[in-house]
Amino acid sequence: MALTRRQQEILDRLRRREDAGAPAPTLDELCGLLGLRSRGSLHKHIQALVAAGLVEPLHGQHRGVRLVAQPAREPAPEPAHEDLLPLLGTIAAGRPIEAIAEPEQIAVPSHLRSDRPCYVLQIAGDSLCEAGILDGDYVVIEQRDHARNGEIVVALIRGEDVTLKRILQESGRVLLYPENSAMQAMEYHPDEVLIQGVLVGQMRRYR
Amino acid sequence: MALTRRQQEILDRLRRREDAGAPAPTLDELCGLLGLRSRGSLHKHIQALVAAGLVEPLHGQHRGVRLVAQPAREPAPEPAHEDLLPLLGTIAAGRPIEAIAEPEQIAVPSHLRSDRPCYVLQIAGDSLCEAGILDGDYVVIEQRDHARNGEIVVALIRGEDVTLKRILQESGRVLLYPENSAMQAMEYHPDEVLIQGVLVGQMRRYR
DNA sequence: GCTAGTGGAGAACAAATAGAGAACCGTTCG
DNA sequence: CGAACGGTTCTCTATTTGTTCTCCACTAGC
Repeated sequence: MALTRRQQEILDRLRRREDAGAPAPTLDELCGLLGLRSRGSLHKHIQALVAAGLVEPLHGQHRGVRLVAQPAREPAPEPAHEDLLPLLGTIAAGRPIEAIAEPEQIAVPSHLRSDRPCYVLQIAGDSLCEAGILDGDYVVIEQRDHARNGEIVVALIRGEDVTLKRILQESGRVLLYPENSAMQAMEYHPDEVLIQGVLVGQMRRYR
Repeated sequence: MALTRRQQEILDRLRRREDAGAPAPTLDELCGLLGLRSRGSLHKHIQALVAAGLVEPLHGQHRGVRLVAQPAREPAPEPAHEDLLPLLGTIAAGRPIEAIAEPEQIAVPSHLRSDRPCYVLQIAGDSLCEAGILDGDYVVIEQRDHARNGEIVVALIRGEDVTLKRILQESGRVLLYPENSAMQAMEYHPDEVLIQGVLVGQMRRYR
C-alpha cells in the first residue's frame, strides 16, 4: 500500500531515530518533532503505518512508537545511488537553462528531495538572493507541471526564457515575484507561463 | 516482551554500570541514581525486567540487582554510513546551542562537508538572512578551533553565548559580523572568542 | 459548484504507567 | 536480643499515553 507524503515523512523520522539509537518516542514527542500540536492527528498517521505493517501495533500500551523488526532491509546494496540526481545545468534569471553537455550526477540527501522525479540546477546570478538562494547554489527541482500559490517554480515564459520565481496564480493572470526588491513582479497570461518544476530543496557549499 | 520506557531506562543504566565495572547496586542505590524515593516503585520495574528474562531473579537475597549473562550483545553492526552526520541541535544568534535530547542523524552529501569531523546544526532566527541562511536551514559545521578571516564560524563568546557569524581577526581584536545590516558588528578581545567550528555547507528544504 | 482524500486542531476518555509511603519479613551483626 | 539493612508486598494517587471523536482547512478532480 502506498504511503501518503506525511506518512512517509513520519516513517523516515522513526527510522532515523532508531538508527541513532534513540528510544521509542511517545506520540507527544513525535508531535513535537514534526511540528504538530494534536496527538489525535498524529495517531491517524501512525494507524496507517501500523496497517501497512511498518510500525508495531500499540494496543493502548504506553510503549512508544516502534518500528517492526525489519526482516532484512536489503533492497539497498548501493544506497549511495539512491541519492544521485542529474545536474542538468545552470539557471539564470531571464535566460534559458544552460544545459551541461555531459549530464553530471550530484548527491542529494533524500530529505531535500521529494518522492517524485527530481533534478538539480545550479544558480547563476542574484535574482533570488532575498529568498536565501545565492549565486552558485544548487537547487533541487521536482518535475511537475503545476504548482501551488507561493511555491517557487521553474517557469518557461512564452517558450523562451526560464526563470526561478515565486508564483501567484489568479483567475486570468499569473504573477511571478522575484525575491529581489530591486526587481518588479511580472504579470502574464496563464497561457504564457509553463511550469517545469517546483523548488523542493537547496544546497550550498562554502570553501 | 516489549519494555516500557522506564524499564528500558533502568536496564540501560544497569548495563552501563556493569560495563563500567561497578558492583551490583541495591534497590536503594538505584533509587538514588534514578531520582526515585520509593524502593517499592523501583521493585515493580525490576520485577518486570526479571519477567522479561533480562535481570537475575533476586529471591529475597541481598545480592543486589544483576543482569543475566547476555547471550551475545552484538557490539556494533553499524556500517557507519559515510553520509550520516549528527544533528546536534539548533543555534540562534546570541543563545547557547539548544541541544537535542536524543541525538539524531542527518544525511549530508559528501560535497557539502569536509574531510574532517563535521556536525550539523539547525538555524533558528534570521540573523544570517543576508548571507542566504534562513530560519530552519541546516548548516554543516567542520569541527575546528581556528578560522581564516572571512569564514563563517560557530563562536563561543565569553563562555556564554554561541553565534554563527563571519569572523575577522586582527592583531589585538576580533570582529564578528552578523550578515544583517540592522545589526552591529561586535568587537571582542581574542581571549573572549572561542571558535568551535567553521561553516562548510548548508541545506534547506522547501515544502 | 460538489465531493473525496489528506492533514490538522482540540476535547474528552480509559487504561497503562509511575511514584509515594507504609508495613512486613528474613538476614546479618553488634 | 534487637537494631540495621535490603528485598517484598500492599494501597493509594497522579500523570502520561493511546484512543476516539468532532470540526475545520486545503487540494485535486469532476
